[in-house]
Amino acid sequence: MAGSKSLTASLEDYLEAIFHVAAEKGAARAKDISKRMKVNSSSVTGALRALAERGLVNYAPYDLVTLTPEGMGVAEDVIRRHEVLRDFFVKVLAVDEAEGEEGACKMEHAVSRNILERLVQYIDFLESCPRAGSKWIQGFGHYCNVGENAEDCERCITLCLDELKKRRESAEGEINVSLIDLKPGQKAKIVAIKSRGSTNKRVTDMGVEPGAMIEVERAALSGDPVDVKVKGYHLSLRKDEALGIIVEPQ
Amino acid sequence: MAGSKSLTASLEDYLEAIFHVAAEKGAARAKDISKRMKVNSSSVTGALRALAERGLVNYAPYDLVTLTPEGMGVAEDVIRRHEVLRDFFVKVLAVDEAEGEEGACKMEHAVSRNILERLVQYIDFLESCPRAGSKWIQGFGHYCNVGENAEDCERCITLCLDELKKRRESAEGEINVSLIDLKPGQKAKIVAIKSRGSTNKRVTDMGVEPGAMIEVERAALSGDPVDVKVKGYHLSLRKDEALGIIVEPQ
DNA sequence: GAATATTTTTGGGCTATCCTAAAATTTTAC
DNA sequence: GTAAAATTTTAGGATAGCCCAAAAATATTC
Repeated sequence: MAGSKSLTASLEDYLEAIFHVAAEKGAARAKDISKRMKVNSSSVTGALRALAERGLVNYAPYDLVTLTPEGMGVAEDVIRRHEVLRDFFVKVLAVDEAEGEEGACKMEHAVSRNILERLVQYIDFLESCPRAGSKWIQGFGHYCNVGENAEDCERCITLCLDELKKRRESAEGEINVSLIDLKPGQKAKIVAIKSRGSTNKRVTDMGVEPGAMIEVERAALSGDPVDVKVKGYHLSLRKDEALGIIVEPQ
Repeated sequence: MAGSKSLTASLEDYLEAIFHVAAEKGAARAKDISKRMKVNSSSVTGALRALAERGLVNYAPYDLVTLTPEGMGVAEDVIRRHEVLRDFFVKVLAVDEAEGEEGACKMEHAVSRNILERLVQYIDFLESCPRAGSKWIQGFGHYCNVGENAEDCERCITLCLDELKKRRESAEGEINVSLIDLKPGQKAKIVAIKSRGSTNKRVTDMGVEPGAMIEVERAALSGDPVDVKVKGYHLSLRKDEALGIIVEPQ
């Protein structure tokens, strides 16, 4: 079988590099890959052969490299692991960008499915639980540098309570909106999905379901497509799909 | 140089195994190591030679294996990485023991110094910040399984505020005590270290300093020695050292 | 103390990764 | 349209890690 052998860490790195090079330059040449990965180009040839054997890349000598649909799937999976780890390091552990990136590179090959899913859930929980929230996360950054809690604990918790009340009040006023009304960078909690049949299935298959956090990354002026991130996955939604997703902005 | 070459992941595993086998059985034979690691004993021979070359184990053919002081240091470092990761997975991410153990095994070789320190700080912060605390952490476990926050958010925060008040009141009553008064399993925040000169230095060198969280693991009836965990390190303190460490029980 | 059992080492093989250097091919420049 | 430059591939060598089978060393048993 073509795809039966499991991937080594280095082959995953190659796949990731091919994805990124192809995304940037349109097509991947061996030289770009070797430059990006800082290896000799003969190593790239060897890796490409191994990936082609597994059915993950289209490769012919002296030709450009592309990912097969299977290879694209695996690459996306590796990249998701990378991004989830990096987000966790940077957003939660308050590690700086470069360090987070580097750490994610090394750990993406070692993290298990279950732990990754838990990390995603943890980040979502942190962002949606009023007792934590972004203010509290920032507090950890301060704690790291100074070794003491940022401000008076009582005041901190009181503020937290106030914010909850505010949130409650606006919730009573039914401010649930469609995903299409969010601006890039905004986060929200999915409340319901109002769409029929196949669209509904397509959307929920990708992890978009009530309770999950969703973040808008980019949106065309026309509102089609909308790029979002849910559970660490990047998705591109059509306007009609986005319209049916009812959210509660955070 | 003996110790100049860096260690591969598998050599770290061998070092870890040697440490544990030696701790359990008093001495490490090649067979015990191969059994524990589920590898062929000829692989063990090869690994032992590599470790001896780096000055990390005392090894002579057909003889028992012991760690050199250097090797002991490296083994303890690897084990700390393992334990910090496992604690994080189990305590914070609410992953079950087995999964946490397995995940730590794989990731201990990939985690960087800085990220590890941040994880330690994060766990400490979680345990010492009133806005988080153990109740809140349990809340995440519930969120994972049910997808919804455990209880009414307002009530949760109010309880949190109450607990803080209680903590404040008892703090006014000056309940700071010596480390020696804690029972095994208890956690506390270090408030001050009252000891002179060399003892003070020995203790602070090991990471025991005001602001850090400390946990008592075991204590002899006589109170000497006291085994504690600080910043992911296991330490054994003499009675006079423990006496001088003033803590605030959590 | 000799025969047997166990443990450890040696020797040979396999895979994966990387490198350098040389050959093959494609691209570019005139 | 061909020669030079750049790129890619092949070939050969190195290291690391793992395995197995068989030999060597050590322990155990009678």
